[in-house]
This record gives sequence, C-alpha cells and structure tokens, in this order.
Amino acid sequence: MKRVKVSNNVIRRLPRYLRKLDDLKESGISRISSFELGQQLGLTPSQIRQDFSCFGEFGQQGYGYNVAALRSEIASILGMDRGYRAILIGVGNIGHALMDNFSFSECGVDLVAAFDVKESLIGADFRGVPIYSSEYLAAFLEHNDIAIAVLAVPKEVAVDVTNLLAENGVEAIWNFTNIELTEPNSPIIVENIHFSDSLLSLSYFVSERMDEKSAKAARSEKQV
Amino acid sequence: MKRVKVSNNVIRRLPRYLRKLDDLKESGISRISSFELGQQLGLTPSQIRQDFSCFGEFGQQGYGYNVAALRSEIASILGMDRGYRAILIGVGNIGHALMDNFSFSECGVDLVAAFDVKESLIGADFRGVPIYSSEYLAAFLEHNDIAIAVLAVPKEVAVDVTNLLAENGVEAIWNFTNIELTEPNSPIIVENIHFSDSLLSLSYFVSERMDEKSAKAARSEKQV
DNA sequence: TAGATTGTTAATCGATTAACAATC
DNA sequence: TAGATTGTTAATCGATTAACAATC
Repeated sequence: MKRVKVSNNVIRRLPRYLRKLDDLKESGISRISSFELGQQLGLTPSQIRQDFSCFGEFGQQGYGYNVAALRSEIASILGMDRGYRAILIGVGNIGHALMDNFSFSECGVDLVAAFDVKESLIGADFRGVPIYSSEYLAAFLEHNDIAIAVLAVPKEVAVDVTNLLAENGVEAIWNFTNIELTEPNSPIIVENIHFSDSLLSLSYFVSERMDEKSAKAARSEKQV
Repeated sequence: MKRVKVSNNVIRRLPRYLRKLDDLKESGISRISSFELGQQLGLTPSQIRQDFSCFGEFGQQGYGYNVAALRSEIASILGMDRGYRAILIGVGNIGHALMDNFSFSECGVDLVAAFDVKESLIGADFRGVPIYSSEYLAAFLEHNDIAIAVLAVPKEVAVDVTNLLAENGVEAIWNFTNIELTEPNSPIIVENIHFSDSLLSLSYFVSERMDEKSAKAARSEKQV
C-alpha cells in the first residue's frame, strides 16, 4: 500500500465508503463504477477516483471496482486487520453503553478490559470484557500492548488519566469527555466524540433553515 | 446578525470557540485577542477573524474581543437561545445514556419526551422526561412543535421512523444509528454521530503512526 | 499620542472537478 | 473490436493565510 500524506477529508470519507460497500455486498452487488458509487454517496466520480488513488489502483478500466475486493482494501487501509487492542476507562453511562452495544470487533478492534473506580463494578464483566480497578491501570499497561484507550471518565480526571495513558505507551485516545485533549506538543493521537459540538452544529443548521423560511414568508407577505 | 452562506468548516469551529470561551470565562479572563485565541486553539489569528466576520463585527481595534460578549454572540449564532424542543426516539442503551447524562439544556435544547416500544419503559421518566409509547409518536408531533428528533432506534426501523418524523414537521434528526440517512431529495436536516466512522478514522491515524515508526526503525537499522 | 488589534482585501495554498489518454 | 471506465494530469474553485489601512 502507498503511504503518502493523505488529507484529512479523504480519511474521513473512507469509513463512509466502507459502509456503503458493505451495504452493496449485502444486496448482492459485486461490481460498481465510480459514477454509480458517486450517485449513491453524493460525491463526484472524480473525487472517488482521486480518493482511492491515494492508496493504489483498485479498479479496472472498462469494468469499475470489484465490491468485495475494494471493501477489503479499504478495511486494510483503515487498519482494521491490525488487531489493535483497546481498553475502556470509565464504565459510567456512556462507557457502559459502549461495552454493551458498540461492536468494537466490527471495526477490527479488540476491547480487552475496562477500568473504573466504583467498587460495585469492579470484578464484573460485560460481554466477556472484565472490569478492573483503576488502581491497576498503570500496571496493566506495562504488561499489555494497548494501542487505543476509550476515555469515558468525568471531565475532572480526564487530563490526569490522559497523561497516565501517554506515559504508558498508549498510542491513541478515543475521547468521549467534552474537553479539548488535543495538546499541541503531545504525541498522542486524539479522536473526539463531542456530542454537544454535534448538537450545536445541528442547531445552527436548523436556525439557518428557519431564517430562510421566515425571510421567504416576509417576501411573499410584501407582494400581497 | 448577518446570514450569508457560511462554509461548513466555519460552522464546525463555532462550538469549539464556544467551549474555549466558556473555559476562559471560568478562568476569569474577560478579554482576548485573535492572536491569543489562535494560540490556544491551534488556529491562525487570521482564520479566527475571518470566521467571526461571517456573522458581524464582534471585536474592537486595539483591544480584542470581550469574552462574555463574544460567547453570547456565538451562542446566538448557533441558535442556543431559540428554545428548540426535542424528542428522543429509542430508549435503549445509548438513548438511556443521553437522557441520563447529556445536558440538552446546556445546548439550549429542551428535551420534552422520549418514545419507545418496550412496555416496561413506558410510563417511566428520567430526569423529568416522560417516556411514551411509540404508538403515540405521530399524534404527539401533531400537537407539539418539535424541531429536533434524537434517533436512537435499532437500524432496522430507522428509515421508517425518519419518514414519519419528516412527514410530521420535524426539522432535523440527530442520528445515532449507524446508517446513512442523508437522502439527496429529503429536506430534513441530518446530523450524524457515527461511532464506528470515528473509531475507524482513529485506527487509520494509529496505523499511519505505526508505519512511520517502523519505516524509521528500518532506516536506522540500515545505517548501523 | 503611540501601540495594539481589528475587519477586510489580496495572495497563496489545497481540495475538488473536469478532461482525456490508457486499457480492460 | 467497440464501449466503458479507470488513473492521472490540468483547470477550477474555495478555504486559509498574509498584509494593511482603519481605529480604538
């Protein structure tokens, strides 16, 4: 696989391609052109071909792309076949929901343990994932090769935990706390799920729509 | 407030500005320049001034921006003062976590009801929000002005529910199901929280980092 | 007043789109 | 072979950055 510097926009589109290809596979479609794929995703064929060409040549002139083959190329580009091991820190509401409902394995990630400070949780396990005391976090990291930490702790302790993780060789944090962990000088990778940022963007788009509507209404009022 | 066509990138930065300004307020800082704000957010001062200038003139030459005033301008741009009413569809794991933990009101959104099909949930309420039977969803929408629907139902019913919502005047969907709701011809606004897309991007970045490391290791191996 | 910093116009950079030769 | 569609180069478009006059 080529590994040139690929823009963020391209990377963010890869999971969407993956999802669409999974859908197509399920519908029994084994072959697709960049034109058709573009139609279905609301992208131009050019963009799709450009995106793929960052990583190699996956199509065939006159034919298009083989759905299954392309799917597996993208999965590999995303690192889904690398068996990254993850831990969850904080088995509160959201942490619990992730353990219970989210399929890490479908993303090729292996959730091996969870940590919490709450006595009543320690020793339990959900769907085969054990919950340990946060006390043992550092020791655990010493003995296990963990690439990804899912951070679902209260705001107040987020920064301390992050430092502990970074010091113990964790590569990346999947951040569910609503604070900005991305420090300029830290080498740790941070990917944020900011619920409130998302809802606020939504709120913006709704407001925009509402304003358009009332502007239109005001115009037609005038005409009458 | 101006309402020109504003790019998506700008809109996505607004919630970050808001969060930073809240932090500053809390730290007792009442005034900030675009230079300093840029430092703290990893953006150029130019970009920050350009972003704000989409909506008006919020600063003062030689002084900078008043933190509290700017904060409230951005809140208003995002529509946080419009009192949008929301409902939650699907009180499963993630729906429950949202009701229990997520502060809709901090985003200026009023969560007024939840809906589920599960008998044992119907009639209960969490933090003052009642849970009704999904049977009554359509009727409820007729009698209540709901701008936003939080969609946390199983994949299989997501499209049907979306159609029902669209037909009954809901403006926007905050989509927690892992499917592509964004139809080209539908006028409904969709904002996605795709957990797996996010984790897969993270997995990509980790892979990129790993490859860099091993490439570096291979190079220094050669030199020795 | 002098210094600081804005809002905005112009320049640069990067991403998307179009075009087309290569080829299955 | 003829038609279709790729991968890639060139053209366009949009977003970010730089520069600077205006002004607090």
